[in-house]
Amino acid sequence: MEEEANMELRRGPWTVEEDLLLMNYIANHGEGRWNLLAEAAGLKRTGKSCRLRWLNYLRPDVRRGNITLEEQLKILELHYRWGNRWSKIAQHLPGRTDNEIKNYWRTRVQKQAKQLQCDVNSKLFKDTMRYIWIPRLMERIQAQRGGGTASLEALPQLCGAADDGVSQSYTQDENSSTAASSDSMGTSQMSMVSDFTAETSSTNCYGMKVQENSQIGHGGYQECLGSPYGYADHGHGLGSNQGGQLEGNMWLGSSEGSTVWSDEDIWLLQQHCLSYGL
DNA sequence: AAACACTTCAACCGCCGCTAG
DNA sequence: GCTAGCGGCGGTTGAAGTGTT
Repeated sequence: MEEEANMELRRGPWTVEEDLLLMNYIANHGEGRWNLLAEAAGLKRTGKSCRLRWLNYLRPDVRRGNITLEEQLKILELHYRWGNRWSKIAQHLPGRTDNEIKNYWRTRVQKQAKQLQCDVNSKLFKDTMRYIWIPRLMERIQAQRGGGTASLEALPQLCGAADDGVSQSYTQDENSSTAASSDSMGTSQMSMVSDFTAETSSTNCYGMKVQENSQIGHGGYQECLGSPYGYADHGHGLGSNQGGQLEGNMWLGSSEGSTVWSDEDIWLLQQHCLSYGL
């Protein structure tokens, strides 16, 4: 009997009709009670599937498009503090879903760790993020804004927060009643980041109002995803590396041939790797 | 133009914690 | 106190899209 019911359940990609059914139902009755909702809306989907579709895709305030530099910075910082607690991290990135952040981390950040041949949770990688990636991101953000000094001035604080404050702020956060209220260390220190992100409103694929990134200084963020410099390195960067350690590393070079890492940067990273015996 | 490799991300799965009965 | 049902979460998968040879 149960099997029979499962046989009827649809799986896989959602159709436009299903999306409309779900949106209309939620517009009229609200969310929650997902199993009942699925049935009442006439959807041959599990409640879980409906919830996921709504939260990750159809929700009006879901923000689509590329992760901005500011968001990347925030993700790095929050992941440093909380680890793979995607939903918690997502709470600090309005309009972004845990799924999206998780995907970003897996496809972009973990890839970098792999190329450095270190574990994404290792000290090496965390230090690399902290001392190299995050500062570079901040420089890029500053550059995008066309100068200004606020972010760079705040850098030591940010790095400090990613270190000494970790356990303390985490504990405070855990004990607070809501995630949003946690941020004696969190959003207060990160506010300089979130302040940069302007938002405009638009409509989603079905004409519902949604939020949309308004890239500061725009400039086609597509090309800079996943890298503090935003260049896809096709074998340039640090040059050939038999070990494959840094070859093709998106952080390290430009597809246009101009290496954005200074010799000093490269030396620092190499020394860092050497100190870990890599 | 075609085949292959790689990347992205929507969706599913399984586990866990909470809660109502 | 026990249990079933549900929602939420993190991990994983695979189809589709994109890039490269």
